Amino acid sequence: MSSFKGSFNYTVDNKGRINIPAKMRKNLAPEANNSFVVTRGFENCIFVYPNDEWAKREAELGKLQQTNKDDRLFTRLLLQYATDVELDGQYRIVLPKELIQYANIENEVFILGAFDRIEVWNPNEYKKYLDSQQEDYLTVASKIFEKKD
Amino acid sequence: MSSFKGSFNYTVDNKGRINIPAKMRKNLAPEANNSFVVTRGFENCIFVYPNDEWAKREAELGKLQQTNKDDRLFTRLLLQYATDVELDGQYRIVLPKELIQYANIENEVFILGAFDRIEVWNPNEYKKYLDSQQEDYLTVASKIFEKKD
DNA sequence: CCAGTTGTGGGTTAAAGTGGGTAAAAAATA
DNA sequence: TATTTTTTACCCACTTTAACCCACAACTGG
Repeated sequence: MSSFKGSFNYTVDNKGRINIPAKMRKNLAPEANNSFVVTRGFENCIFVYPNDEWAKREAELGKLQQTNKDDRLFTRLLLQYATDVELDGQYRIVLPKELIQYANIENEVFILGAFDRIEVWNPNEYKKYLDSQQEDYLTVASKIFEKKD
Repeated sequence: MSSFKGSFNYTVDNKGRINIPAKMRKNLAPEANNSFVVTRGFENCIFVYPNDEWAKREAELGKLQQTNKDDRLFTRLLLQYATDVELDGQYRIVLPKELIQYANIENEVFILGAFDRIEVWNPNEYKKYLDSQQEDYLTVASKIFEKKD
């Protein structure tokens, strides 16, 4: 199973390519096969799922009933922004233009390892996001790790 | 098994042809044999099933009770507009005129990968469809991306 | 200090997307 | 049935885009 951590400031070239940090490549499951699915994330960032992790999400879709109106909507919304990408010879992926636009990305990106996915942010958007949250790391951490019996 | 994702804005030429996006062609099962069945979709769009997936739909129809009134109607509606089409040398298919009319398609189409099928929409009709729904991407995505243990 | 890796840039070429012509096939008409 | 008209299949051609390759400086680890 792939699992990512850490954060990196990288560049996007004029072809929309970003390098996948070496430290993250080392955490790629072999089943991912150097392939990813990129899609819209929450809060103006791009989600990058290695293939093995995306397959789990897609399995959920397979359970849906396509004769059901809501299930069709579900399928459409989720898949509309999803795109297959592969590492090139230099371990880069190409970010689709619509997603670059959605995430408001220009020349630089903030790449964040978020457990089963990689997130790609405009560095400023990430700062703004943090600022917009009232709580700081300690407060959040104590909530999450609070003992429940 | 064929499986489609992503969305694309393409053109329809005056012969009613549309290109099947390269990214979707790559997800075509070899059993599909570059052949499709196009038919009326739900919500003013055209459904394009690769042959292997259409076979499954037909199998489902076979299970219906043809002595049941609703089942007969459903069978007829689905089959009435169903047409075999094949990729030409430039990887295009011809959309039947009745379906183009049904989906209200003119010069441009919005092509959507929807798991087991490809959907062809008038771009504006798709926008209208999304607007008419209560749920948005974030709501749906949070359900699918949710951890299940 | 050196060798291999990492991050970045860019050029070339094949593929992708689009448009249209022509001849065979099908349909319509006489 | 013969002839005309329409439709459809199959080429060919052009423009743009993206895949693939090569290159190189900076960095890292032994």
